[in-house]
Amino acid sequence: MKEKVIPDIIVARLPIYLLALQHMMRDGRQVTSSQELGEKLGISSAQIRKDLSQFGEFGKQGTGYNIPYLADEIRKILKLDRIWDIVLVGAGDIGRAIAGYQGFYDRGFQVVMIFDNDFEKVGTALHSLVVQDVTYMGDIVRQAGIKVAMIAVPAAEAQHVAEQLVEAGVRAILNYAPIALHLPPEVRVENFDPLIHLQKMTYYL
Amino acid sequence: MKEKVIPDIIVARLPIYLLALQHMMRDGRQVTSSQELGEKLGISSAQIRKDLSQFGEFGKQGTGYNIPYLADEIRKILKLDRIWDIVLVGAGDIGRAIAGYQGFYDRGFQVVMIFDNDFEKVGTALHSLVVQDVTYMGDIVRQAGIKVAMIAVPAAEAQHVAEQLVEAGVRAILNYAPIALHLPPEVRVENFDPLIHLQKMTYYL
DNA sequence: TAGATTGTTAATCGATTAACAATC
DNA sequence: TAGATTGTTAATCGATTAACAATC
Repeated sequence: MKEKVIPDIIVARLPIYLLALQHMMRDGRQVTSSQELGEKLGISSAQIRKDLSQFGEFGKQGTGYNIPYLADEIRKILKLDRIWDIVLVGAGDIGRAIAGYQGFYDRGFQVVMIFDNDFEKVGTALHSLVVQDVTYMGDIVRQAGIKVAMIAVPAAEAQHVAEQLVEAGVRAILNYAPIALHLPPEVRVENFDPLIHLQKMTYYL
Repeated sequence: MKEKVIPDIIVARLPIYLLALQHMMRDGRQVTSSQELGEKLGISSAQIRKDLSQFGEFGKQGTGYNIPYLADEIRKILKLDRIWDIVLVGAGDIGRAIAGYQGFYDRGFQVVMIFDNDFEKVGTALHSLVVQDVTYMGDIVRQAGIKVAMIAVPAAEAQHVAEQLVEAGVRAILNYAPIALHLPPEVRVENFDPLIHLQKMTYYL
């Protein structure tokens, strides 16, 4: 039995749909349509229906989609029907902001450990977590079975840190360092660099 | 005379090329090829050549591309041959991290003012800038002629803040709030939400 | 000259949209 | 029933890749 391969670009839109559905839920809404969702997101209704149809039939003709139900289904598809533990590497400005960010848990994640290589920072508290020595990161991460990491270290150190994480069993990395990581293809990497986004907007100014 | 319209997706790759070229420059490299660049970035050499050819002829057969020259040309294309002033709205954890980030200037930007609506924060210093009252934001931003903004306020306030910025002349917004903004089409918006990226990786775990 | 690599064309591949039968 | 909206097919549109003549 062959699992149908879903294009990356479709998977990448699901979190956006989910976020919009969650906003609607907070507004007390019960049902929506592909058209309404599309207007909110600047995506055609046909595309939304086609994307969702890759994973099943979640709507009802004439009515649309039940919002809490569709949100639940998308969470299941994305494996967000659980809380993923995250290891954060880097306790500088960015690391501190990440550690203090309150929005993870509601959307399926929690930062459970922080590492740094700076002796000044190791042992200090960062928003309820104690910064640990990166020397011992590999064993601790493997032991904890953590699969998701965020890297917030200087560009020069990011590749090395990423390799250690992969070696320790991490399979998804959100990389804040402005550098392209080279990792085995089974490891997912997303680059998260504000400058890249700013730089692509100035073209149009 | 009609300007050729360049697809968004090509413009979006230029900052990535530029970043790789800057890394090569720091390593003292003088020339590269579309193939080498492609390997570093996980992009086909044909695509890199085709992308660049939209804007001119920057390479030399048999040799490749002169790195500092190509970097300069890409900077010109993206209008990064100057420093863009940025207004930052929101002085919470994220705003503080942004204000403290050292990497803007080298890549064409600088945060020149910060606003918040919290009386406790207004008047306090944040990495060499004083937090100003958001009440007066419109006039100050318009006066300064600022075209680029970063929004790091709670989701519920982001739309309102964005509208004020647009009204004040801002034409490019990097939005850290997890919500889709609705703005006139001439305003560029990039959403910058770590959860969206994390959520699209868990599908593959 | 021989080898390397560009810029570009044509072919392929994949994603988006339009349209509509099915049906709630 | 009449109106609305889904899921899906076929058509369109756009992006990527392969290949190669030009040329450094």
